[in-house]
Amino acid sequence: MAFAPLDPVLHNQLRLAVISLLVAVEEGDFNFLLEKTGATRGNLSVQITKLKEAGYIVVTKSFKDNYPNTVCAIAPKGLEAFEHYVKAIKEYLRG
Amino acid sequence: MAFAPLDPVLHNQLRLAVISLLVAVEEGDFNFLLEKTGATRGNLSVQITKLKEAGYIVVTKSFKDNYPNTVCAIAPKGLEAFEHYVKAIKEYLRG
DNA sequence: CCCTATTGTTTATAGTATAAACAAGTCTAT
DNA sequence: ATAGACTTGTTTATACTATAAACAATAGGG
Repeated sequence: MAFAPLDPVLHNQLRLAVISLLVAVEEGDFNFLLEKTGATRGNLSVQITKLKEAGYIVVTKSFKDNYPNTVCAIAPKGLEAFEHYVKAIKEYLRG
Repeated sequence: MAFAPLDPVLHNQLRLAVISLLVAVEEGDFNFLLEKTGATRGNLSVQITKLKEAGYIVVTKSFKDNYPNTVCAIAPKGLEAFEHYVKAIKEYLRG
């Protein structure tokens, strides 16, 4: 096969955007990700859960100014997966 | 929004692989794509149809050595879409 | 002829993506 | 203190998608 398989967890627009952001900033809360990605809250919530279940991010729930606050941080496994994904998809982009 | 939307036609592993190949070689037949992508025939058939319906490739059916032969070629719209996809996803890959 | 191989298509099903509906609590004004 | 609007996120309903198994149609070999 001429193409490496693409990690199905990362081969999704919103999840890839979230990981991309977290790789850059180390950690960001729900509203940060919401604004940067332009997603709906529902979709973002689902995809954060999937990334957490995959062990790609660490999610910490607390309160900030009395409101719930969900902070996401990249996990080592997530960084590794991202780097692998970047390598893999670049094979597809040469054309 | 910090991320450009990704063309849903191309944001699929097999379709992206097919377009990537066709951009490189101009045209290739069903078995060529089958071998290079490692896909099943059923899946390849479906995705070729979708790429054709999107106007991204041109499909020419004929016979070769008495067997049916399906040749796929990149269409201008497909090349354009591919180039746009490459630009768009690169935003996601910086991290 | 019958059996296997070739080349593809159709279809059944499981999985995925997404937004709408919901939930739980907070603030503000009266 | 209560109504009503806002904040933050979750659950769920549904439409969409991806994939392989089943199917079809013809060709070649013994």
